[in-house]
Amino acid sequence: MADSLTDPKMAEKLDGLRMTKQRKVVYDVVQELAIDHPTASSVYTKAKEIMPNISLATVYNCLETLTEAGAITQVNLHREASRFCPNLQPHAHFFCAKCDSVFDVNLNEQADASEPWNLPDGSKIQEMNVAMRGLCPNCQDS
Amino acid sequence: MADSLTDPKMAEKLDGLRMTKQRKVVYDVVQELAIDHPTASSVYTKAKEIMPNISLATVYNCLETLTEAGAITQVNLHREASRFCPNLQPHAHFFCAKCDSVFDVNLNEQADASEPWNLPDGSKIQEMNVAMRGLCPNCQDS
DNA sequence: GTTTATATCAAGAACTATTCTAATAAAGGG
DNA sequence: CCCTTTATTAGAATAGTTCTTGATATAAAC
Ligand SMILES: [Mn+2]
Ligand SMILES: [Mn+2]
Ligand SMILES: [Zn+2]
Ligand SMILES: [Zn+2]
Repeated sequence: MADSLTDPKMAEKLDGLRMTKQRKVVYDVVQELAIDHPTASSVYTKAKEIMPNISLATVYNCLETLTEAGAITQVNLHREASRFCPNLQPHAHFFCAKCDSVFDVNLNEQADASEPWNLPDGSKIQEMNVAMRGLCPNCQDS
Repeated sequence: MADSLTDPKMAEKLDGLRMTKQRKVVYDVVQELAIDHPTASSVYTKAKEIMPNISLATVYNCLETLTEAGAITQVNLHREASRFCPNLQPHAHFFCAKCDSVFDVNLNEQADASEPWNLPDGSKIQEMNVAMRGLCPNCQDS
Protein backbone atom coordinates (compact mmCIF):
# COMPACT_ATOMS: atom_id res chain seq x y z
CA MET A 1 0.00 0.00 0.00
CA ALA A 2 1.42 3.35 -1.06
CA ASP A 3 1.26 5.10 2.27
CA SER A 4 4.46 7.03 1.90
CA LEU A 5 5.64 9.57 -0.60
CA THR A 6 8.88 7.65 -0.95
CA ASP A 7 7.07 4.51 -2.03
CA PRO A 8 8.13 3.67 -5.61
CA LYS A 9 4.56 3.77 -6.94
CA MET A 10 3.96 7.14 -5.37
CA ALA A 11 7.28 8.49 -6.56
CA GLU A 12 6.14 7.70 -10.07
CA LYS A 13 2.94 9.65 -9.63
CA LEU A 14 4.87 12.57 -8.26
CA ASP A 15 7.26 12.52 -11.20
CA GLY A 16 8.11 16.04 -12.26
CA LEU A 17 7.04 17.52 -8.94
CA ARG A 18 9.51 18.69 -6.38
CA MET A 19 9.21 17.02 -3.05
CA THR A 20 9.49 20.15 -1.00
CA LYS A 21 9.58 20.28 2.79
CA GLN A 22 6.11 21.83 2.80
CA ARG A 23 4.57 19.11 0.66
CA LYS A 24 6.09 16.45 2.85
CA VAL A 25 4.77 18.12 6.01
CA VAL A 26 1.28 18.48 4.53
CA TYR A 27 1.26 14.87 3.41
CA ASP A 28 2.48 13.63 6.79
CA VAL A 29 -0.18 15.66 8.59
CA VAL A 30 -2.94 14.26 6.38
CA GLN A 31 -1.63 10.77 7.21
CA GLU A 32 -1.47 11.56 10.91
CA LEU A 33 -5.00 12.98 11.00
CA ALA A 34 -6.36 10.48 8.50
CA ILE A 35 -9.03 9.14 10.80
CA ASP A 36 -10.50 12.63 11.18
CA HIS A 37 -10.50 13.40 7.47
CA PRO A 38 -9.05 16.84 8.18
CA THR A 39 -10.04 20.07 6.46
CA ALA A 40 -7.47 22.42 4.95
CA SER A 41 -7.49 24.53 8.08
CA SER A 42 -7.07 21.54 10.40
CA VAL A 43 -4.09 20.55 8.32
CA TYR A 44 -2.80 24.12 8.53
CA THR A 45 -3.10 24.22 12.33
CA LYS A 46 -1.23 20.95 12.73
CA ALA A 47 1.35 21.75 10.08
CA LYS A 48 2.27 24.98 11.84
CA GLU A 49 3.34 22.97 14.89
CA ILE A 50 6.02 21.40 12.74
CA MET A 51 6.74 24.28 10.37
CA PRO A 52 5.59 27.52 12.00
CA ASN A 53 6.04 29.70 8.93
CA ILE A 54 4.00 27.64 6.52
CA SER A 55 1.14 29.64 5.05
CA LEU A 56 -2.48 28.66 4.56
CA ALA A 57 -2.09 29.30 0.83
CA THR A 58 0.74 26.78 0.74
CA VAL A 59 -1.38 24.23 2.55
CA TYR A 60 -4.08 24.72 -0.08
CA ASN A 61 -1.50 24.50 -2.85
CA CYS A 62 0.05 21.34 -1.45
CA LEU A 63 -3.32 19.68 -0.89
CA GLU A 64 -4.25 20.45 -4.49
CA THR A 65 -0.94 19.18 -5.84
CA LEU A 66 -1.13 15.98 -3.80
CA THR A 67 -4.72 15.45 -4.88
CA GLU A 68 -3.85 15.90 -8.54
CA ALA A 69 -0.93 13.53 -8.17
CA GLY A 70 -3.28 10.97 -6.66
CA ALA A 71 -1.50 10.80 -3.32
CA ILE A 72 -4.59 11.85 -1.39
CA THR A 73 -8.24 12.39 -2.23
CA GLN A 74 -10.55 15.29 -1.62
CA VAL A 75 -13.83 14.49 0.08
CA ASN A 76 -16.85 16.75 -0.02
CA LEU A 77 -20.24 16.75 1.59
CA HIS A 78 -22.84 19.40 1.08
CA ARG A 79 -21.23 22.80 1.27
CA GLU A 80 -18.93 22.13 4.14
CA ALA A 81 -15.19 22.60 3.89
CA SER A 82 -13.45 19.92 1.85
CA ARG A 83 -11.77 17.17 3.79
CA PHE A 84 -8.76 15.14 2.75
CA CYS A 85 -8.11 11.43 2.92
CA PRO A 86 -4.92 9.44 2.28
CA ASN A 87 -6.77 6.13 1.88
CA LEU A 88 -6.36 5.31 -1.79
CA GLN A 89 -8.59 2.24 -1.82
CA PRO A 90 -12.02 2.77 -3.38
CA HIS A 91 -14.24 3.67 -0.46
CA ALA A 92 -17.24 5.75 0.54
CA HIS A 93 -17.73 8.13 3.46
CA PHE A 94 -20.21 8.12 6.27
CA PHE A 95 -20.78 11.50 7.94
CA CYS A 96 -22.34 11.53 11.37
CA ALA A 97 -25.00 14.23 11.55
CA LYS A 98 -24.58 14.54 15.31
CA CYS A 99 -20.86 14.43 16.11
CA ASP A 100 -19.56 15.47 12.68
CA SER A 101 -17.12 12.61 12.46
CA VAL A 102 -16.36 10.90 9.18
CA PHE A 103 -15.87 7.17 8.69
CA ASP A 104 -14.40 5.29 5.77
CA VAL A 105 -16.85 2.76 4.37
CA ASN A 106 -15.30 -0.04 2.39
CA LEU A 107 -16.67 -1.78 -0.61
CA ASN A 108 -17.68 -5.40 -0.09
CA GLU A 109 -15.39 -7.99 -1.60
CA GLN A 110 -15.70 -8.17 -5.37
CA ALA A 111 -18.51 -5.63 -5.39
CA ASP A 112 -18.67 -2.79 -7.90
CA ALA A 113 -20.08 0.48 -6.61
CA SER A 114 -21.50 1.41 -9.97
CA GLU A 115 -23.32 -1.90 -10.33
CA PRO A 116 -26.79 -0.96 -9.00
CA TRP A 117 -26.87 2.12 -11.23
CA ASN A 118 -28.39 2.38 -14.63
CA LEU A 119 -25.66 4.44 -16.27
CA PRO A 120 -26.35 6.43 -19.43
CA ASP A 121 -25.44 4.34 -22.47
CA GLY A 122 -22.02 5.26 -23.76
CA SER A 123 -20.92 7.31 -20.79
CA LYS A 124 -17.56 6.80 -19.20
CA ILE A 125 -17.10 7.22 -15.45
CA GLN A 126 -13.84 8.75 -14.35
CA GLU A 127 -14.60 9.02 -10.69
CA MET A 128 -17.37 8.09 -8.34
CA ASN A 129 -18.26 9.71 -5.09
CA VAL A 130 -20.43 8.07 -2.47
CA ALA A 131 -21.36 9.86 0.72
CA MET A 132 -23.81 8.89 3.40
CA ARG A 133 -25.16 10.91 6.26
CA GLY A 134 -26.74 9.52 9.37
CA LEU A 135 -26.00 8.60 12.97
CA CYS A 136 -22.82 6.79 13.86
CA PRO A 137 -22.89 3.83 16.29
CA ASN A 138 -21.77 6.05 19.19
CA CYS A 139 -24.37 8.73 18.57
CA GLN A 140 -27.10 6.14 18.14
CA ASP A 141 -27.07 5.46 21.90
CA SER A 142 -28.00 8.82 23.35
CA MET B 1 -45.58 11.03 -8.40
CA ALA B 2 -45.70 14.16 -6.27
CA ASP B 3 -44.62 16.62 -8.91
CA SER B 4 -46.83 19.51 -7.97
CA LEU B 5 -47.12 21.54 -4.84
CA THR B 6 -50.87 21.05 -4.94
CA ASP B 7 -50.49 17.28 -4.82
CA PRO B 8 -52.02 15.99 -1.56
CA LYS B 9 -48.78 14.30 -0.46
CA MET B 10 -46.82 17.45 -1.04
CA ALA B 11 -49.40 19.59 0.68
CA GLU B 12 -48.86 17.42 3.73
CA LYS B 13 -45.11 17.95 3.68
CA LEU B 14 -45.64 21.67 3.37
CA ASP B 15 -47.98 21.66 6.34
CA GLY B 16 -47.53 24.80 8.35
CA LEU B 17 -45.79 26.61 5.52
CA ARG B 18 -47.49 29.17 3.39
CA MET B 19 -47.57 28.51 -0.30
CA THR B 20 -46.61 32.01 -1.28
CA LYS B 21 -46.39 33.30 -4.82
CA GLN B 22 -42.60 33.36 -4.55
CA ARG B 23 -42.37 29.74 -3.43
CA LYS B 24 -44.67 28.67 -6.20
CA VAL B 25 -42.63 30.52 -8.81
CA VAL B 26 -39.38 29.04 -7.51
CA TYR B 27 -40.83 25.55 -7.48
CA ASP B 28 -42.25 25.92 -10.97
CA VAL B 29 -38.92 27.16 -12.29
CA VAL B 30 -37.07 24.22 -10.76
CA GLN B 31 -39.59 21.93 -12.47
CA GLU B 32 -39.20 23.73 -15.75
CA LEU B 33 -35.41 23.62 -15.67
CA ALA B 34 -35.29 20.17 -14.07
CA ILE B 35 -33.23 18.62 -16.82
CA ASP B 36 -30.50 21.19 -16.27
CA HIS B 37 -30.40 20.79 -12.51
CA PRO B 38 -30.34 24.58 -12.13
CA THR B 39 -28.25 26.52 -9.63
CA ALA B 40 -29.77 29.15 -7.35
CA SER B 41 -28.75 31.88 -9.72
CA SER B 42 -30.18 30.11 -12.78
CA VAL B 43 -33.42 29.82 -10.87
CA TYR B 44 -33.19 33.49 -9.97
CA THR B 45 -32.66 34.57 -13.58
CA LYS B 46 -35.64 32.57 -14.78
CA ALA B 47 -37.85 33.51 -11.85
CA LYS B 48 -37.31 37.20 -12.53
CA GLU B 49 -38.91 36.77 -15.96
CA ILE B 50 -42.10 35.82 -14.17
CA MET B 51 -41.75 37.94 -11.05
CA PRO B 52 -39.33 40.78 -11.74
CA ASN B 53 -39.09 41.95 -8.15
CA ILE B 54 -38.16 38.66 -6.58
CA SER B 55 -34.81 38.84 -4.81
CA LEU B 56 -31.93 36.43 -4.86
CA ALA B 57 -32.24 36.08 -1.09
CA THR B 58 -35.83 34.98 -1.51
CA VAL B 59 -34.81 32.43 -4.12
CA TYR B 60 -32.28 31.03 -1.65
CA ASN B 61 -34.90 31.05 1.10
CA CYS B 62 -37.47 29.31 -1.06
CA LEU B 63 -35.02 26.69 -2.27
CA GLU B 64 -34.05 25.97 1.32
CA THR B 65 -37.67 25.77 2.44
CA LEU B 66 -38.64 23.51 -0.43
CA THR B 67 -35.62 21.30 0.22
CA GLU B 68 -36.45 20.97 3.91
CA ALA B 69 -40.04 20.18 3.05
CA GLY B 70 -38.81 17.45 0.73
CA ALA B 71 -40.31 18.97 -2.40
CA ILE B 72 -36.94 19.22 -4.14
CA THR B 73 -33.43 18.01 -3.40
CA GLN B 74 -30.14 19.79 -3.28
CA VAL B 75 -27.33 18.31 -5.35
CA ASN B 76 -23.69 19.07 -4.82
CA LEU B 77 -20.49 18.17 -6.56
CA HIS B 78 -17.06 19.27 -5.51
CA ARG B 79 -17.17 22.91 -4.57
CA GLU B 80 -19.40 24.12 -7.35
CA ALA B 81 -22.67 25.94 -6.75
CA SER B 82 -25.46 23.71 -5.47
CA ARG B 83 -27.96 22.54 -8.00
CA PHE B 84 -31.58 21.65 -7.40
CA CYS B 85 -33.65 18.70 -8.58
CA PRO B 86 -37.38 18.04 -8.36
CA ASN B 87 -37.01 14.31 -9.03
CA LEU B 88 -37.94 12.69 -5.73
CA GLN B 89 -37.11 9.12 -6.73
CA PRO B 90 -33.85 7.78 -5.31
CA HIS B 91 -31.29 8.53 -7.97
CA ALA B 92 -27.66 9.44 -8.51
CA HIS B 93 -26.08 12.16 -10.64
CA PHE B 94 -23.64 11.99 -13.48
CA PHE B 95 -21.68 15.18 -14.15
CA CYS B 96 -20.02 15.57 -17.52
CA ALA B 97 -16.51 16.89 -17.05
CA LYS B 98 -16.53 18.44 -20.51
CA CYS B 99 -19.92 20.05 -21.10
CA ASP B 100 -20.94 20.49 -17.44
CA SER B 101 -24.31 18.89 -17.92
CA VAL B 102 -25.88 16.77 -15.23
CA PHE B 103 -27.85 13.57 -15.78
CA ASP B 104 -30.13 11.67 -13.47
CA VAL B 105 -28.97 8.10 -13.01
CA ASN B 106 -31.64 5.69 -11.83
CA LEU B 107 -31.26 2.77 -9.55
CA ASN B 108 -31.74 -0.64 -11.15
CA GLU B 109 -34.98 -2.40 -10.33
CA GLN B 110 -35.02 -3.78 -6.80
CA ALA B 111 -31.43 -2.71 -6.22
CA ASP B 112 -30.30 -1.05 -3.02
CA ALA B 113 -27.61 1.61 -3.39
CA SER B 114 -26.13 0.86 0.02
CA GLU B 115 -25.84 -2.85 -0.71
CA PRO B 116 -22.23 -3.06 -1.92
CA TRP B 117 -21.03 -1.06 1.08
CA ASN B 118 -19.74 -2.43 4.31
CA LEU B 119 -21.50 -0.03 6.64
CA PRO B 120 -20.28 0.50 10.20
CA ASP B 121 -22.15 -1.81 12.55
CA GLY B 122 -25.01 -0.04 14.25
CA SER B 123 -25.00 3.05 12.07
CA LYS B 124 -28.18 4.41 10.60
CA ILE B 125 -28.20 6.04 7.18
CA GLN B 126 -30.52 8.99 6.77
CA GLU B 127 -29.49 10.00 3.30
CA MET B 128 -27.17 8.78 0.61
CA ASN B 129 -25.50 10.80 -2.05
CA VAL B 130 -24.01 9.28 -5.17
CA ALA B 131 -22.25 11.40 -7.75
CA MET B 132 -20.22 10.36 -10.75
CA ARG B 133 -18.00 12.41 -12.99
CA GLY B 134 -16.94 11.48 -16.45
CA LEU B 135 -17.74 12.00 -20.10
CA CYS B 136 -21.33 11.97 -21.29
CA PRO B 137 -22.28 10.06 -24.48
CA ASN B 138 -22.25 13.28 -26.53
CA CYS B 139 -18.84 14.39 -25.34
CA GLN B 140 -17.39 10.94 -25.82
CA ASP B 141 -17.43 11.44 -29.60
CA SER B 142 -15.13 14.42 -30.06
C1' DG C 1 -63.84 43.82 9.99
C1' DT C 2 -60.25 45.23 13.06
C1' DT C 3 -56.56 43.99 15.73
C1' DT C 4 -52.73 41.17 16.78
C1' DA C 5 -49.41 37.73 15.96
C1' DT C 6 -46.58 35.30 12.92
C1' DA C 7 -44.41 34.24 8.65
C1' DT C 8 -42.19 35.88 4.73
C1' DC C 9 -39.82 39.13 1.76
C1' DA C 10 -36.20 42.32 0.13
C1' DA C 11 -31.82 44.68 0.18
C1' DG C 12 -27.61 44.71 1.37
C1' DA C 13 -23.95 43.53 4.64
C1' DA C 14 -21.30 39.84 6.31
C1' DC C 15 -19.19 35.47 6.16
C1' DT C 16 -16.41 31.33 4.82
C1' DA C 17 -13.88 28.60 2.04
C1' DT C 18 -11.19 29.02 -1.63
C1' DT C 19 -8.48 31.06 -5.44
C1' DC C 20 -5.70 34.61 -7.38
C1' DT C 21 -1.72 37.96 -7.63
C1' DA C 22 2.72 39.47 -7.35
C1' DA C 23 6.92 39.47 -5.10
C1' DT C 24 10.37 36.49 -2.95
C1' DA C 25 12.67 32.12 -2.19
C1' DA C 26 14.08 27.48 -2.98
C1' DA C 27 15.16 23.41 -5.96
C1' DG C 28 17.96 21.17 -8.92
C1' DG C 29 20.28 20.48 -13.56
C1' DG C 30 24.44 21.86 -16.02
C1' DC D 1 27.79 28.33 -8.28
C1' DC D 2 24.55 30.08 -11.89
C1' DC D 3 20.44 29.96 -14.15
C1' DT D 4 15.84 28.62 -15.02
C1' DT D 5 11.96 26.72 -13.31
C1' DT D 6 8.91 25.89 -9.82
C1' DA D 7 7.12 26.74 -5.24
C1' DT D 8 6.03 29.67 -1.27
C1' DT D 9 4.16 33.57 1.00
C1' DA D 10 1.00 37.34 2.41
C1' DG D 11 -2.61 39.54 1.36
C1' DA D 12 -6.31 40.88 -1.81
C1' DA D 13 -10.08 39.17 -4.33
C1' DT D 14 -13.85 36.15 -5.37
C1' DA D 15 -18.07 33.13 -5.35
C1' DG D 16 -21.57 31.25 -3.18
C1' DT D 17 -24.20 31.51 0.51
C1' DT D 18 -26.09 33.10 4.96
C1' DC D 19 -27.39 36.64 8.11
C1' DT D 20 -29.59 41.01 9.69
C1' DT D 21 -32.98 44.29 9.69
C1' DG D 22 -37.01 46.53 8.73
C1' DA D 23 -40.98 46.38 5.76
C1' DT D 24 -45.09 43.49 4.07
C1' DA D 25 -48.25 40.15 3.74
C1' DT D 26 -51.10 36.66 5.56
C1' DA D 27 -53.53 34.25 9.09
C1' DA D 28 -55.77 33.90 13.55
C1' DA D 29 -58.31 35.85 17.24
C1' DC D 30 -61.48 38.67 18.72
MN1 LIG E 1 -11.72 8.33 3.45
MN1 LIG F 1 -31.52 14.73 -10.21
ZN1 LIG G 1 -21.62 10.48 15.71
ZN1 LIG H 1 -20.85 16.20 -21.93
